Amino acid sequence: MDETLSSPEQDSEVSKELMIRPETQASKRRKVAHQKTVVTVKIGPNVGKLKNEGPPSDFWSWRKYGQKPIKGSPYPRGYYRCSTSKGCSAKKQVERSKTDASVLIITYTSSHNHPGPDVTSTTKNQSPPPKEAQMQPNSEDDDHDHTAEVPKEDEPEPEPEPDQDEEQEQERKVDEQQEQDHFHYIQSPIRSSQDIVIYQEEDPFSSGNHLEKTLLDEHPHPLCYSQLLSFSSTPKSEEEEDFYDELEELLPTSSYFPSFMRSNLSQLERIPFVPS
DNA sequence: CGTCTTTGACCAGCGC
DNA sequence: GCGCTGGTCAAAGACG
Repeated sequence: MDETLSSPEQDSEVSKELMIRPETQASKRRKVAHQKTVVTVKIGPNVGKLKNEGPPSDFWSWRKYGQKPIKGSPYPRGYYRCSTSKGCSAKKQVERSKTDASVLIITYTSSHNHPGPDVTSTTKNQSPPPKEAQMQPNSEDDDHDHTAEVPKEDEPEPEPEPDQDEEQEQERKVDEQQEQDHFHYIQSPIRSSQDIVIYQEEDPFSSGNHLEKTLLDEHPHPLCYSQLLSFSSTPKSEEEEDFYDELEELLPTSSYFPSFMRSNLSQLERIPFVPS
C-alpha cells in the first residue's frame, strides 16, 4: 500500500512517539531486560493445533499485538500486551518449545501497573479450591482445578522424564544466557497435562532478586507463578525493598495475597521448587 | 460499535 | 559496515 515509507511526517510522528514513550523505545530492544519471568507450561498437544498458540492462561486480559517466526524454532512467537488496563505496560511472549510442541514457553516482561481484575466472580465460576490446599507445599495431590484457558489433557502424560530432559535442556540454555544474571528454576510435577516451570530472570542487582532467592531458599512453599510475577515486577526502590521485606515475613502466612492471586494459584497449579 | 486478531512493514540491537 | 533477527506498530478484517 501507500505505506508511510519515509515521509517526513512519519518521521516526526515516530520521533514524537519516541519522545512520548521513551520507555517503549528503551524496553523495545533491551536484551538485558530488567526483569523477565519465563514460565514453561506443559499443555496438551491439541492446544496448538486448535489454536495457534495456547491462550494466555492468566487472569489478565492480553491482547496480541504481533507474531514472529523465531529462528531455530518451527513455531512462531506471539507477543501479547495487557489489555486489562490501558496504561499497563505488562507484556508477555508466548512460544512453543522447539523441541516439544506440547510445551508452551511464556515469557513475562514488565509489570502490571494496575490492580488485578476482580476475579472473585470468575473464581466463583471455577469452584475455588481450598486456599489452604493451594498453599500446602506438599499437597502434590490436590485436584488442580480447571485451568480456565488451557484446555485439558488429551493425553495423560505419566512420565515427565522426557519433559524433564526438555526442561533441563532449556534450563541449560537459559542458564548459559542468564548465568550471570542469576535465575531460579522451579518445576512442578503436575499430574495433569500441565506442567509449569518458572525461570526467574532479573537484574542481578535488584533486591527483589534477593528476596526471591530468600523465598525460594528459606521457604519450601511452592511459589505459584503469580507470586513470582508479583515479585518479578519489582520496581527497584527502597520503599519496595521495605515492602518486600515485609512481604517476606507475610508470605508464609499465605494470607497476604489477594483473592485474585489465589485464584490464579488454583488456575496454574502450585510450583514446588526443585533445586537443581 | 467496540474489541481483538492477523499480517506486513519498520526500527534498532547484535554479531560477523 | 552489512546483514540478520527480534520486537513493535499500525491498518484491515473478523468477531461478539
